[in-house]
Amino acid sequence: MTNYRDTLNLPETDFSMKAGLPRKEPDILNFWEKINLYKKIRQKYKGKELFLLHDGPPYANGAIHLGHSVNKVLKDITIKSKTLQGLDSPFIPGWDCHGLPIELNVEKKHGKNSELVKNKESFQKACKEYAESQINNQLDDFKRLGVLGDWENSYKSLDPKFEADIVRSLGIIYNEGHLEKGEKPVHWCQESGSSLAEAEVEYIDKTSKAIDVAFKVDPSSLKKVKDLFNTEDSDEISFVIWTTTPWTIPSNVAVCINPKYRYSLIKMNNKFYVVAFEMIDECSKRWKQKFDVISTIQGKKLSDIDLIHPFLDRKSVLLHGDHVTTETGTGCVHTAPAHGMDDYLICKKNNIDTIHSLNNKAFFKDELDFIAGLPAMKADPLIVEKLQEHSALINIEDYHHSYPHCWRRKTPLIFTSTPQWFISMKKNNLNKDALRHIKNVNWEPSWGLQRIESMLTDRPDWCISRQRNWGVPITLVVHKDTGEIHPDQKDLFEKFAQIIEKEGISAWDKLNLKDYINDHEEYTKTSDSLDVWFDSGVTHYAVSSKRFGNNIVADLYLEGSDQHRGWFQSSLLTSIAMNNSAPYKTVLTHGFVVDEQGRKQSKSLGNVVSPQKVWDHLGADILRLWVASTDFRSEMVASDEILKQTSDQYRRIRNTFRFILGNINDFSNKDSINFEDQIELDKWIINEGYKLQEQVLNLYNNYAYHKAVQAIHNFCVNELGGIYLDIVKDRLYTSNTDSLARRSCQTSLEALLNILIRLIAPVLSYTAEEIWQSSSNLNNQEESVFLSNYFNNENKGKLEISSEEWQRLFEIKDSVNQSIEQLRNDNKLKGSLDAVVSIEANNADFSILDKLGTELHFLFISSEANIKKGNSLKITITNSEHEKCTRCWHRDITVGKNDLHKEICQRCITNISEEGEQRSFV
RNA sequence: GGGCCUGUAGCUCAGUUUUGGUUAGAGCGUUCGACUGAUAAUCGAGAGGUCGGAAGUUCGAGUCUUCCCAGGCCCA
Repeated sequence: MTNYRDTLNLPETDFSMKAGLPRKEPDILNFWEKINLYKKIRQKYKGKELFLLHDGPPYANGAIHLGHSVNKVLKDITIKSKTLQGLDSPFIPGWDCHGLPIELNVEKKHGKNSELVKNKESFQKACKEYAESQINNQLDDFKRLGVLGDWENSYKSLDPKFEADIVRSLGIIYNEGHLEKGEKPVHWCQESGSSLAEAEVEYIDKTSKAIDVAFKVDPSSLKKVKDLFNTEDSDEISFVIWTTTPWTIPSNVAVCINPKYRYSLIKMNNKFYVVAFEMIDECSKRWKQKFDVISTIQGKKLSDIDLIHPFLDRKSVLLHGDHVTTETGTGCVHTAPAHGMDDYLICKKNNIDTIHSLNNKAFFKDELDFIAGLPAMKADPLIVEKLQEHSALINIEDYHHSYPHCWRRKTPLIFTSTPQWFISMKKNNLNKDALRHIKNVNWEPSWGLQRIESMLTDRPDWCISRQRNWGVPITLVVHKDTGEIHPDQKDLFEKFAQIIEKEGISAWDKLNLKDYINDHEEYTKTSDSLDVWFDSGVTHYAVSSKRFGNNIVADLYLEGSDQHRGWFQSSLLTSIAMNNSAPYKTVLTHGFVVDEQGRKQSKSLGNVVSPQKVWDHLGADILRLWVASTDFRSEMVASDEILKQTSDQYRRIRNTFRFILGNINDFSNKDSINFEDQIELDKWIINEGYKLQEQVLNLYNNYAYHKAVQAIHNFCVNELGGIYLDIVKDRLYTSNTDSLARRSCQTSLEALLNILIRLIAPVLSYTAEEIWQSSSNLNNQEESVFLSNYFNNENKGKLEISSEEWQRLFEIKDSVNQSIEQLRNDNKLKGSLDAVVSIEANNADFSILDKLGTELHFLFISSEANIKKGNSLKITITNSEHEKCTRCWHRDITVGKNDLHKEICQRCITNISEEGEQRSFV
């Protein structure tokens, strides 16, 4: 008895079923670094069409989280799919390195009052070292994700060259006439003595003292008010305001009413007050008082009226403002231009000067003796006392509201006016230009336009001043008395940039103006540093333009949807201010990572998925596959269960490759069969493969990565697993090793391998490289899969059986399967190879089925199949009466007929001892 | 509180705009079965959805309108 198993061509490969990604990936990463893959790609694509994805810099602080991973992986998939399509797609990763969070960490590390922290130069040096250490940590993690980029030449906003370019950018913006000195109320953190950017403000619930305060009508206006309200018996009338910030009362200069509302004169405890008619009930409730309404008039009639400050010898003007609402309060709004944006704007409009009760560190000035030297909020109780003394306090109560806090210290902020430098939205039409330019940008998803539009429309001037130490200095030289900018400022920017480029930002503090200007004694250097959003905002200049040519417009910016307010806007505004063009052609945004309940990931909820853990336990490719298979345009759900599901999806793809590799290990170019000579089914699958490629590349180019992954996976499952690979096993295993039947199939398998590996490479980068290196059919082409390109379909030869006909055949195969299943359920049949399939078919179906001739049963993986004409499709399954061939497992009449080979069928005998069977279709 | 967005099988996603139209699809998982020559794999079959909720427009709504609920981003 011969062991016929040895005569089969069974699959064999070193490519393991078990992935072992956490162990293998670091080696593959080393390989990429060893061969200097990024550089080789750059050399290969030099001069090709450029696709520039400009990296938005993460902040150089803390370990990377899942959100970072999502962002960088999406960028990497984009870059790699473009590269494989033959475009020159460089990727220069970057970091945002200045700013308060780093300062705070360094303060914490060395002690707030340490010599190191107190000395600006040593502090800056420590901040730089800290930021660099953070970058190194993040860099290793980004690389571990499999992100390919120019890590050796990444950009960092702390590089002196970069810092100098920031100064140059500010110079250009100054030259273009967008810079403006101003004084506006800003969020101010009293503890750090610094103003905060919007992005650094966090809203937290707080309990404040809400007070109702009476502002008496000035005697000069009393008669007018009495006449308007048509009353005689009131010798004193007060307007009542409501505020949650008692400490701002000393800075009050006005009270605003809305001219559209009606206002009522009310009598309470024999005193007369004015509040909005609509607020009467609410006031009565809040004050727990009953009162009479004397009369009600339209707000617009109340004009040219002066009030008196409750305890200071100062007038407070009654103003009209549309910003006054009747949501809370009294309909009369306390107005202190030093401490509110609306207040500031309305006073500016009415030419009312700002009163500063606070000094430049936000402590009360000496002139208010009862609160002198107190930090703003500490004065609240004393002011309340003062109001009581002057009988101006009507009510006080606790008020719970969401209130701005410092994002780092979690302490309540105040809103206070300080001298600041601004990039003006109006002065040189920056806002208008921006609104015009965004219409020519492609926003993905399309609602991005609407979003940035609404943000730009109502945005105030951009305050770029920070009173900080770790940041790029605003290198302005101003007159000591007048505050005017030095006439040579335009040239000075470049001179200062040069010294900063050489010595870093501390050069600004050290340099002596006498080396730069003759009239140095009259001038001084400003001490503010730049908002860090400015740093990252000008990367289009400091990175893209410097490396890829002046005024280059990036093809793509790809960040989280929060950046509509942040980097998309800071980049846009600076780019328009400097170049009069948007810095990007397309802006693509992704959502945030949430848990299975759709809630944001947070430490307190305990639902945080750590990317480090994922690549340590499952592999970076699983993380990448999760990113790719999730629709990133809305929230992205991550959890252990979902990652497990992703692993299953991965295994299917991996095993498909394993099967292909195992079946082509004895196949090389010389064995390849010309398309026209191939078996029909093999032609079909090659065409399907190229259809898939076309579809997937389209999806890649539309940033629909989840659809691309789904298409690839479905192809592995349906076309390959369910149809082609299952059918073709018979031919691969049992036919003659070097027969056309087998080589034709291997030709198709190799083509599929070449197609599929390139399609998955942007997503499953590590696995693709592992496959590439483990197959001589692949690695003899290029050193790495990422140095290869997508193939074009050149196999458009003649087909005996069209794609549509195959589709019909597979439908019939499905019906056959169902029929076989019925017999199986009745225990009448075990496997499909025990079956004889008899089909009655209409003319159309018959003619298709008939094309396959004697090979029809291979389609059904049955031992026999016969057809006859009928009216409709009718399938009958019967048991084969023949013996089972121990070699090919088909039941056939010829088994046992040959004396030399009693256990096998004639087909197998032909295949092992003669030239082999002939196949044409299946 | 405001602007923008999301909500379809247990899970990941199609389908929703231009065009409202027969029993709402796929893959994973699950159940049952087969194979033991892709074997911690593979093949076959089945179950699983009042399309977040309510009301409305319409002969007809996952798809259009309004309101509500849950969640996300940004802002106040």
